[in-house]
Amino acid sequence: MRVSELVERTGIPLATIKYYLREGLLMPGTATSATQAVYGEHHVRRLALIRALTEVVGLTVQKAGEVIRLIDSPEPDLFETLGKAVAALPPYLDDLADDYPRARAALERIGQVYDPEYAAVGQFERALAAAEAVGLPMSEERLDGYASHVMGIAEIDIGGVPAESPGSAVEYAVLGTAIYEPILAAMRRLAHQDLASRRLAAGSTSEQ
Amino acid sequence: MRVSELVERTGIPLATIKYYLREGLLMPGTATSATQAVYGEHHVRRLALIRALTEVVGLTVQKAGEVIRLIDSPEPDLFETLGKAVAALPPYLDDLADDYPRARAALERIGQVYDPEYAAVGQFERALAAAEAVGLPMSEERLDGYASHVMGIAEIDIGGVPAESPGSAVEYAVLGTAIYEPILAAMRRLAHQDLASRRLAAGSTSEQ
DNA sequence: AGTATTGGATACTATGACTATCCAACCACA
DNA sequence: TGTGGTTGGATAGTCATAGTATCCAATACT
Repeated sequence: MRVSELVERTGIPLATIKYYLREGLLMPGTATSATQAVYGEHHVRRLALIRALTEVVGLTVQKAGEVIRLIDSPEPDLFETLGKAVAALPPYLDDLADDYPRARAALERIGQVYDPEYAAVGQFERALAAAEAVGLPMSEERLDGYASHVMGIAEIDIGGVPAESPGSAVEYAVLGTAIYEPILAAMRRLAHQDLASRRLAAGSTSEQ
Repeated sequence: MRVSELVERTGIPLATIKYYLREGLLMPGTATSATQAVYGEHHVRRLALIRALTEVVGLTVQKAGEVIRLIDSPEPDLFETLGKAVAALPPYLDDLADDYPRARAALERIGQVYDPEYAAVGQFERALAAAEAVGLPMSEERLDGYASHVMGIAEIDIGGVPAESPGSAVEYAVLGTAIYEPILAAMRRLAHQDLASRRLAAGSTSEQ
Protein backbone atom coordinates (compact mmCIF):
# COMPACT_ATOMS: atom_id res chain seq x y z
CA MET A 1 0.00 0.00 0.00
CA ARG A 2 1.02 3.61 -0.40
CA VAL A 3 1.32 6.28 2.28
CA SER A 4 -2.12 7.64 1.61
CA GLU A 5 -3.56 4.24 2.44
CA LEU A 6 -1.44 4.04 5.56
CA VAL A 7 -2.93 7.37 6.59
CA GLU A 8 -6.44 6.02 6.00
CA ARG A 9 -5.86 2.77 7.82
CA THR A 10 -4.29 4.30 10.91
CA GLY A 11 -5.92 7.72 11.04
CA ILE A 12 -2.51 9.24 11.61
CA PRO A 13 -1.87 12.36 9.49
CA LEU A 14 0.74 12.16 6.77
CA ALA A 15 2.83 14.89 8.35
CA THR A 16 2.99 12.90 11.55
CA ILE A 17 3.98 9.72 9.74
CA LYS A 18 6.76 11.65 8.07
CA TYR A 19 7.78 12.88 11.50
CA TYR A 20 8.01 9.32 12.84
CA LEU A 21 10.04 8.35 9.80
CA ARG A 22 12.42 11.23 10.45
CA GLU A 23 12.80 10.21 14.08
CA GLY A 24 13.51 6.63 13.10
CA LEU A 25 10.48 5.12 14.84
CA LEU A 26 8.88 3.96 11.62
CA MET A 27 10.93 2.06 9.09
CA PRO A 28 10.81 3.43 5.52
CA GLY A 29 8.72 1.55 2.98
CA THR A 30 10.35 -0.32 0.14
CA ALA A 31 11.02 2.26 -2.53
CA THR A 32 9.77 1.49 -6.00
CA SER A 33 11.06 4.72 -7.46
CA ALA A 34 12.43 8.05 -6.39
CA THR A 35 9.03 9.26 -5.29
CA GLN A 36 7.17 6.10 -4.43
CA ALA A 37 7.37 3.45 -1.78
CA VAL A 38 5.14 0.62 -0.61
CA TYR A 39 4.17 -0.13 2.95
CA GLY A 40 2.73 -3.23 4.55
CA GLU A 41 0.89 -4.52 7.60
CA HIS A 42 4.18 -4.25 9.37
CA HIS A 43 3.93 -0.48 9.14
CA VAL A 44 0.35 -0.42 10.35
CA ARG A 45 1.32 -2.44 13.42
CA ARG A 46 4.34 -0.29 14.03
CA LEU A 47 2.26 2.87 13.99
CA ALA A 48 -0.13 1.26 16.47
CA LEU A 49 2.85 0.46 18.65
CA ILE A 50 4.15 4.01 18.50
CA ARG A 51 0.76 5.39 19.52
CA ALA A 52 0.40 2.80 22.27
CA LEU A 53 3.79 3.61 23.75
CA THR A 54 3.35 7.36 23.57
CA GLU A 55 -0.35 7.84 24.30
CA VAL A 56 -1.12 4.92 26.60
CA VAL A 57 2.15 4.03 28.27
CA GLY A 58 3.10 7.70 28.32
CA LEU A 59 6.54 7.56 26.77
CA THR A 60 8.06 10.45 24.89
CA VAL A 61 8.58 9.89 21.19
CA GLN A 62 12.28 9.75 21.94
CA LYS A 63 11.93 6.99 24.54
CA ALA A 64 9.43 5.08 22.41
CA GLY A 65 12.14 5.10 19.76
CA GLU A 66 14.60 3.54 22.18
CA VAL A 67 12.16 0.77 23.03
CA ILE A 68 11.41 0.12 19.37
CA ARG A 69 15.07 -0.04 18.49
CA LEU A 70 15.52 -2.63 21.23
CA ILE A 71 12.88 -4.95 19.85
CA ASP A 72 14.06 -4.33 16.29
CA SER A 73 17.65 -5.23 16.96
CA PRO A 74 17.98 -8.98 17.33
CA GLU A 75 20.08 -8.78 20.50
CA PRO A 76 19.32 -12.05 22.25
CA ASP A 77 20.32 -11.19 25.82
CA LEU A 78 16.87 -10.98 27.35
CA PHE A 79 18.10 -9.95 30.76
CA GLU A 80 20.15 -7.01 29.56
CA THR A 81 17.66 -5.92 26.93
CA LEU A 82 14.90 -5.88 29.50
CA GLY A 83 17.07 -3.68 31.69
CA LYS A 84 17.59 -1.19 28.88
CA ALA A 85 13.88 -1.18 28.06
CA VAL A 86 12.94 -0.45 31.65
CA ALA A 87 15.31 2.51 31.61
CA ALA A 88 13.17 3.96 28.82
CA LEU A 89 10.06 3.80 31.01
CA PRO A 90 8.92 6.62 33.29
CA PRO A 91 9.63 7.92 35.83
CA TYR A 92 12.90 9.10 34.30
CA LEU A 93 15.87 9.59 36.57
CA ASP A 94 18.07 12.58 35.85
CA ASP A 95 21.00 11.66 38.07
CA LEU A 96 21.61 8.06 39.03
CA ALA A 97 23.14 7.36 42.41
CA ASP A 98 25.04 4.28 43.48
CA ASP A 99 22.94 3.71 46.56
CA TYR A 100 19.19 3.68 46.95
CA PRO A 101 18.53 3.18 50.67
CA ARG A 102 14.73 2.78 50.57
CA ALA A 103 14.79 0.47 47.59
CA ARG A 104 17.60 -1.60 49.06
CA ALA A 105 15.84 -2.04 52.40
CA ALA A 106 12.60 -2.98 50.68
CA LEU A 107 14.22 -5.44 48.29
CA GLU A 108 16.23 -7.07 51.05
CA ARG A 109 13.09 -7.46 53.07
CA ILE A 110 11.19 -9.17 50.28
CA GLY A 111 14.19 -11.23 49.27
CA GLN A 112 15.01 -9.88 45.85
CA VAL A 113 18.35 -8.96 44.36
CA TYR A 114 19.40 -5.37 44.86
CA ASP A 115 21.39 -4.11 41.90
CA PRO A 116 21.73 -0.31 41.72
CA GLU A 117 22.69 -0.67 38.07
CA TYR A 118 19.19 -1.74 37.18
CA ALA A 119 17.05 1.24 36.27
CA ALA A 120 13.96 -0.06 38.03
CA VAL A 121 15.77 0.17 41.36
CA GLY A 122 16.26 3.90 40.90
CA GLN A 123 12.64 4.26 39.83
CA PHE A 124 11.59 2.28 42.90
CA GLU A 125 13.63 4.52 45.16
CA ARG A 126 12.14 7.62 43.60
CA ALA A 127 8.60 6.33 43.99
CA LEU A 128 9.22 5.31 47.59
CA ALA A 129 10.77 8.69 48.41
CA ALA A 130 7.82 10.49 46.84
CA ALA A 131 5.32 8.48 48.88
CA GLU A 132 7.26 9.27 51.99
CA ALA A 133 7.51 12.98 51.26
CA VAL A 134 3.78 13.13 50.67
CA GLY A 135 3.02 11.58 54.05
CA LEU A 136 2.12 8.11 52.81
CA PRO A 137 5.26 6.13 53.57
CA MET A 138 5.37 2.53 52.47
CA SER A 139 4.72 0.39 55.53
CA GLU A 140 6.27 -3.04 55.87
CA GLU A 141 2.86 -4.68 55.85
CA ARG A 142 1.93 -2.93 52.64
CA LEU A 143 5.28 -3.82 51.13
CA ASP A 144 4.90 -7.49 52.00
CA GLY A 145 1.35 -7.58 50.72
CA TYR A 146 2.19 -5.80 47.50
CA ALA A 147 5.25 -7.97 46.98
CA SER A 148 3.42 -11.28 47.04
CA HIS A 149 0.72 -10.11 44.65
CA VAL A 150 3.20 -8.42 42.34
CA MET A 151 5.27 -11.58 42.25
CA GLY A 152 2.14 -13.46 41.28
CA ILE A 153 1.51 -11.02 38.45
CA ALA A 154 5.12 -11.20 37.30
CA GLU A 155 4.90 -14.98 37.19
CA ILE A 156 1.92 -14.74 34.87
CA ASP A 157 3.96 -12.36 32.71
CA ILE A 158 7.07 -14.49 32.59
CA GLY A 159 5.08 -17.66 32.11
CA GLY A 160 3.74 -16.30 28.85
CA VAL A 161 7.14 -15.57 27.35
CA PRO A 162 7.84 -17.84 24.37
CA ALA A 163 10.86 -19.71 25.73
CA GLU A 164 11.88 -21.37 22.46
CA SER A 165 12.19 -18.28 20.33
CA PRO A 166 15.13 -15.93 19.83
CA GLY A 167 14.05 -12.36 19.27
CA SER A 168 10.35 -12.83 19.85
CA ALA A 169 10.98 -13.51 23.54
CA VAL A 170 12.75 -10.17 23.76
CA GLU A 171 9.91 -8.44 21.98
CA TYR A 172 7.32 -10.12 24.15
CA ALA A 173 9.12 -9.34 27.39
CA VAL A 174 9.88 -5.74 26.55
CA LEU A 175 6.44 -4.93 25.22
CA GLY A 176 4.67 -6.97 27.86
CA THR A 177 6.33 -5.07 30.65
CA ALA A 178 5.32 -1.75 29.13
CA ILE A 179 1.95 -2.52 27.56
CA TYR A 180 0.32 -4.36 30.44
CA GLU A 181 1.29 -1.67 32.92
CA PRO A 182 -1.56 0.72 32.14
CA ILE A 183 -3.94 -2.24 32.13
CA LEU A 184 -2.87 -3.16 35.64
CA ALA A 185 -3.15 0.45 36.75
CA ALA A 186 -6.67 0.69 35.36
CA MET A 187 -7.64 -2.60 36.96
CA ARG A 188 -6.43 -1.38 40.34
CA ARG A 189 -8.39 1.84 39.99
CA LEU A 190 -11.46 -0.16 39.07
CA ALA A 191 -10.92 -2.50 42.01
CA HIS A 192 -10.78 0.51 44.32
CA GLN A 193 -14.06 1.69 42.88
CA ASP A 194 -15.54 -1.76 43.27
CA LEU A 195 -14.45 -2.15 46.88
CA ALA A 196 -15.45 1.40 47.77
CA SER A 197 -18.93 0.90 46.37
CA ARG A 198 -19.35 -2.41 48.20
CA ARG A 199 -18.13 -0.92 51.44
CA LEU A 200 -20.40 2.08 50.90
CA ALA A 201 -23.36 -0.19 50.26
CA ALA A 202 -22.55 -2.29 53.31
CA GLY A 203 -22.12 0.82 55.46
CA SER A 204 -25.38 2.47 54.42
CA THR A 205 -27.25 -0.80 54.90
CA SER A 206 -25.95 -1.31 58.40
CA GLU A 207 -26.74 2.30 59.26
CA GLN A 208 -30.40 1.94 58.41
CA MET B 1 9.27 31.05 57.30
CA ARG B 2 9.67 33.28 54.29
CA VAL B 3 9.77 32.30 50.63
CA SER B 4 13.54 32.27 50.54
CA GLU B 5 13.53 29.62 53.24
CA LEU B 6 10.89 27.64 51.37
CA VAL B 7 13.22 27.72 48.38
CA GLU B 8 16.08 26.42 50.52
CA ARG B 9 14.05 23.69 52.17
CA THR B 10 12.54 22.32 48.97
CA GLY B 11 15.20 23.12 46.41
CA ILE B 12 12.50 24.47 44.14
CA PRO B 13 13.43 27.79 42.51
CA LEU B 14 11.50 30.89 43.53
CA ALA B 15 10.24 31.46 40.01
CA THR B 16 8.75 27.98 40.00
CA ILE B 17 7.10 28.46 43.37
CA LYS B 18 5.54 31.65 42.05
CA TYR B 19 4.35 29.68 39.05
CA TYR B 20 2.65 27.08 41.27
CA LEU B 21 1.05 29.92 43.23
CA ARG B 22 -0.26 31.44 40.02
CA GLU B 23 -1.66 28.11 38.89
CA GLY B 24 -3.37 27.61 42.23
CA LEU B 25 -1.46 24.47 43.21
CA LEU B 26 0.23 26.10 46.16
CA MET B 27 -1.82 28.08 48.65
CA PRO B 28 -0.54 31.62 49.37
CA GLY B 29 1.22 32.20 52.67
CA THR B 30 -0.38 34.32 55.36
CA ALA B 31 0.40 37.89 54.43
CA THR B 32 1.95 40.03 57.13
CA SER B 33 2.16 43.09 54.93
CA ALA B 34 1.83 44.09 51.33
CA THR B 35 5.16 42.54 50.45
CA GLN B 36 5.63 39.84 53.03
CA ALA B 37 4.03 36.53 53.85
CA VAL B 38 4.88 33.58 56.03
CA TYR B 39 4.82 29.94 55.03
CA GLY B 40 4.77 26.76 57.09
CA GLU B 41 5.41 23.05 56.95
CA HIS B 42 2.13 22.81 55.13
CA HIS B 43 3.71 24.54 52.18
CA VAL B 44 6.77 22.32 52.23
CA ARG B 45 4.58 19.23 52.11
CA ARG B 46 2.43 20.70 49.39
CA LEU B 47 5.44 21.36 47.21
CA ALA B 48 6.58 17.78 47.74
CA LEU B 49 3.13 16.64 46.67
CA ILE B 50 3.22 18.76 43.54
CA ARG B 51 6.60 17.33 42.56
CA ALA B 52 5.46 13.80 43.36
CA LEU B 53 2.34 14.11 41.23
CA THR B 54 4.11 15.73 38.29
CA GLU B 55 7.50 14.03 38.27
CA VAL B 56 6.73 10.58 39.66
CA VAL B 57 3.08 9.95 38.86
CA GLY B 58 3.49 11.84 35.60
CA LEU B 59 0.60 14.27 35.80
CA THR B 60 0.61 17.61 34.05
CA VAL B 61 0.67 20.62 36.36
CA GLN B 62 -2.92 21.22 35.32
CA LYS B 63 -4.08 17.73 36.35
CA ALA B 64 -2.04 17.81 39.54
CA GLY B 65 -3.97 20.96 40.35
CA GLU B 66 -7.26 19.12 39.90
CA VAL B 67 -6.17 16.36 42.25
CA ILE B 68 -4.96 18.86 44.83
CA ARG B 69 -8.20 20.80 44.69
CA LEU B 70 -10.07 17.56 45.33
CA ILE B 71 -8.18 16.79 48.51
CA ASP B 72 -8.34 20.42 49.59
CA SER B 73 -12.08 20.73 49.24
CA PRO B 74 -13.77 18.92 52.12
CA GLU B 75 -16.22 17.10 49.89
CA PRO B 76 -17.03 13.98 51.85
CA ASP B 77 -18.34 11.72 49.10
CA LEU B 78 -15.44 9.33 48.83
CA PHE B 79 -16.88 7.40 45.95
CA GLU B 80 -17.50 10.37 43.71
CA THR B 81 -14.30 12.16 44.67
CA LEU B 82 -12.28 9.06 43.86
CA GLY B 83 -13.95 8.98 40.47
CA LYS B 84 -12.99 12.56 39.75
CA ALA B 85 -9.44 11.96 40.91
CA VAL B 86 -9.04 8.97 38.63
CA ALA B 87 -10.17 11.12 35.71
CA ALA B 88 -7.14 13.31 36.38
CA LEU B 89 -4.79 10.34 36.01
CA PRO B 90 -3.25 9.27 32.71
CA PRO B 91 -3.95 7.95 30.18
CA TYR B 92 -6.21 10.87 29.30
CA LEU B 93 -9.23 10.23 27.11
CA ASP B 94 -10.05 12.90 24.56
CA ASP B 95 -13.48 11.66 23.57
CA LEU B 96 -15.48 9.54 25.94
CA ALA B 97 -17.80 6.95 24.49
CA ASP B 98 -20.84 5.41 26.10
CA ASP B 99 -19.74 1.88 25.41
CA TYR B 100 -16.41 0.23 26.01
CA PRO B 101 -16.73 -3.32 24.65
CA ARG B 102 -13.39 -4.74 25.79
CA ALA B 103 -13.64 -3.25 29.24
CA ARG B 104 -17.23 -4.38 29.63
CA ALA B 105 -16.44 -7.95 28.62
CA ALA B 106 -13.47 -8.07 30.95
CA LEU B 107 -15.32 -6.58 33.91
CA GLU B 108 -18.28 -8.88 33.43
CA ARG B 109 -15.96 -11.84 33.34
CA ILE B 110 -14.25 -10.91 36.60
CA GLY B 111 -17.49 -9.91 38.22
CA GLN B 112 -17.10 -6.21 38.71
CA VAL B 113 -19.55 -3.41 38.04
CA TYR B 114 -19.34 -1.90 34.58
CA ASP B 115 -20.12 1.80 34.66
CA PRO B 116 -19.07 3.71 31.53
CA GLU B 117 -19.33 6.93 33.51
CA TYR B 118 -16.34 5.99 35.58
CA ALA B 119 -13.13 7.31 34.00
CA ALA B 120 -11.13 4.19 34.81
CA VAL B 121 -13.38 2.16 32.52
CA GLY B 122 -12.43 4.32 29.58
CA GLN B 123 -8.78 4.10 30.54
CA PHE B 124 -9.13 0.33 30.82
CA GLU B 125 -10.67 0.13 27.36
CA ARG B 126 -7.91 2.25 25.90
CA ALA B 127 -5.20 0.13 27.50
CA LEU B 128 -6.86 -3.09 26.35
CA ALA B 129 -7.25 -1.76 22.82
CA ALA B 130 -3.62 -0.70 22.74
CA ALA B 131 -2.43 -4.14 23.86
CA GLU B 132 -4.58 -5.72 21.18
CA ALA B 133 -3.35 -3.40 18.44
CA VAL B 134 0.21 -4.15 19.36
CA GLY B 135 -0.31 -7.88 19.06
CA LEU B 136 -0.44 -8.68 22.76
CA PRO B 137 -4.16 -9.07 23.37
CA MET B 138 -5.30 -9.70 26.91
CA SER B 139 -6.06 -13.40 27.24
CA GLU B 140 -8.74 -14.61 29.61
CA GLU B 141 -6.19 -16.49 31.67
CA ARG B 142 -4.09 -13.40 32.07
CA LEU B 143 -7.16 -11.36 32.90
CA ASP B 144 -8.25 -13.80 35.59
CA GLY B 145 -4.78 -14.02 37.04
CA TYR B 146 -4.28 -10.27 37.06
CA ALA B 147 -7.73 -9.72 38.52
CA SER B 148 -7.22 -11.84 41.60
CA HIS B 149 -3.86 -10.28 42.41
CA VAL B 150 -5.07 -6.77 41.70
CA MET B 151 -8.05 -7.33 43.96
CA GLY B 152 -5.64 -8.44 46.66
CA ILE B 153 -3.65 -5.26 46.22
CA ALA B 154 -6.78 -3.12 46.24
CA GLU B 155 -7.86 -4.74 49.49
CA ILE B 156 -4.60 -3.74 51.09
CA ASP B 157 -5.19 -0.21 49.81
CA ILE B 158 -8.76 0.04 51.01
CA GLY B 159 -7.95 -1.62 54.30
CA GLY B 160 -5.59 1.21 55.13
CA VAL B 161 -8.14 3.98 54.60
CA PRO B 162 -8.96 5.70 57.89
CA ALA B 163 -12.66 4.81 58.16
CA GLU B 164 -13.50 7.15 61.05
CA SER B 165 -12.27 10.38 59.49
CA PRO B 166 -14.05 12.82 57.20
CA GLY B 167 -11.72 14.47 54.74
CA SER B 168 -8.61 12.50 55.57
CA ALA B 169 -10.16 9.37 54.11
CA VAL B 170 -10.66 11.24 50.85
CA GLU B 171 -7.09 12.48 50.90
CA TYR B 172 -5.75 9.04 51.69
CA ALA B 173 -7.79 7.31 49.02
CA VAL B 174 -7.06 9.85 46.29
CA LEU B 175 -3.35 10.11 47.01
CA GLY B 176 -2.98 6.41 47.71
CA THR B 177 -4.41 5.50 44.34
CA ALA B 178 -2.01 7.84 42.58
CA ILE B 179 1.12 7.63 44.71
CA TYR B 180 1.39 3.87 45.06
CA GLU B 181 0.92 3.31 41.35
CA PRO B 182 4.53 4.01 40.35
CA ILE B 183 5.67 1.90 43.30
CA LEU B 184 3.67 -1.04 42.02
CA ALA B 185 4.96 -0.50 38.51
CA ALA B 186 8.54 -0.46 39.75
CA MET B 187 7.96 -3.57 41.84
CA ARG B 188 6.59 -5.42 38.84
CA ARG B 189 9.58 -4.42 36.74
CA LEU B 190 11.88 -5.60 39.50
CA ALA B 191 9.97 -8.86 39.82
CA HIS B 192 10.44 -9.44 36.10
CA GLN B 193 14.13 -8.86 36.53
CA ASP B 194 14.22 -11.19 39.49
CA LEU B 195 12.35 -13.98 37.73
CA ALA B 196 14.32 -13.54 34.52
CA SER B 197 17.62 -13.81 36.37
CA ARG B 198 16.49 -16.92 38.25
CA ARG B 199 15.24 -18.56 35.09
CA LEU B 200 18.47 -17.60 33.35
CA ALA B 201 20.52 -19.08 36.17
CA ALA B 202 18.44 -22.24 36.17
CA GLY B 203 18.69 -22.55 32.39
CA SER B 204 22.46 -22.13 32.23
CA THR B 205 22.91 -24.60 35.10
CA SER B 206 20.80 -27.29 33.51
CA GLU B 207 22.57 -26.82 30.20
CA GLN B 208 25.98 -27.55 31.65
C1' DA C 1 -0.47 15.47 -21.72
C1' DG C 2 -2.12 16.84 -17.52
C1' DT C 3 -3.45 16.27 -12.77
C1' DA C 4 -2.65 14.00 -8.39
C1' DT C 5 0.55 11.78 -5.31
C1' DT C 6 5.04 11.08 -3.24
C1' DG C 7 9.69 11.60 -0.80
C1' DG C 8 12.61 14.69 1.20
C1' DA C 9 13.96 18.97 3.13
C1' DT C 10 12.89 22.87 5.72
C1' DA C 11 10.20 25.97 8.26
C1' DC C 12 6.55 27.00 11.18
C1' DT C 13 3.21 26.46 15.23
C1' DA C 14 1.15 25.16 19.73
C1' DT C 15 1.46 23.68 24.28
C1' DG C 16 3.49 23.05 28.64
C1' DA C 17 6.56 24.22 32.18
C1' DC C 18 9.14 27.00 33.61
C1' DT C 19 12.53 31.34 33.98
C1' DA C 20 13.64 36.08 34.03
C1' DT C 21 12.72 41.05 34.62
C1' DC C 22 10.59 44.91 36.65
C1' DC C 23 8.68 47.58 39.99
C1' DA C 24 7.00 49.27 44.11
C1' DA C 25 6.66 48.24 48.78
C1' DC C 26 8.56 46.74 52.47
C1' DC C 27 11.97 45.11 56.54
C1' DA C 28 15.98 45.02 59.18
C1' DC C 29 20.02 46.86 60.51
C1' DA C 30 23.76 50.53 60.97
C1' DT D 1 16.91 57.57 58.90
C1' DG D 2 19.02 55.91 55.29
C1' DT D 3 19.99 51.83 52.42
C1' DG D 4 20.58 47.48 50.77
C1' DG D 5 18.36 43.05 50.42
C1' DT D 6 13.79 40.62 50.22
C1' DT D 7 9.00 40.24 48.70
C1' DG D 8 4.50 40.08 45.98
C1' DG D 9 2.53 40.71 41.77
C1' DA D 10 2.51 41.35 36.90
C1' DT D 11 4.36 40.49 32.49
C1' DA D 12 7.35 38.77 29.14
C1' DG D 13 10.67 35.53 27.45
C1' DT D 14 12.69 30.81 26.91
C1' DC D 15 13.18 25.90 25.84
C1' DA D 16 11.70 21.37 24.63
C1' DT D 17 8.40 18.36 22.65
C1' DA D 18 5.32 17.00 19.18
C1' DG D 19 3.67 17.78 15.71
C1' DT D 20 1.98 20.83 11.05
C1' DA D 21 2.56 23.05 6.92
C1' DT D 22 5.00 24.32 2.60
C1' DC D 23 7.81 23.56 -1.29
C1' DC D 24 9.75 21.22 -4.81
C1' DA D 25 10.99 18.04 -8.04
C1' DA D 26 10.05 13.44 -9.57
C1' DT D 27 6.96 10.26 -10.79
C1' DA D 28 2.34 7.81 -11.33
C1' DC D 29 -2.17 7.28 -13.10
C1' DT D 30 -5.90 8.38 -16.75
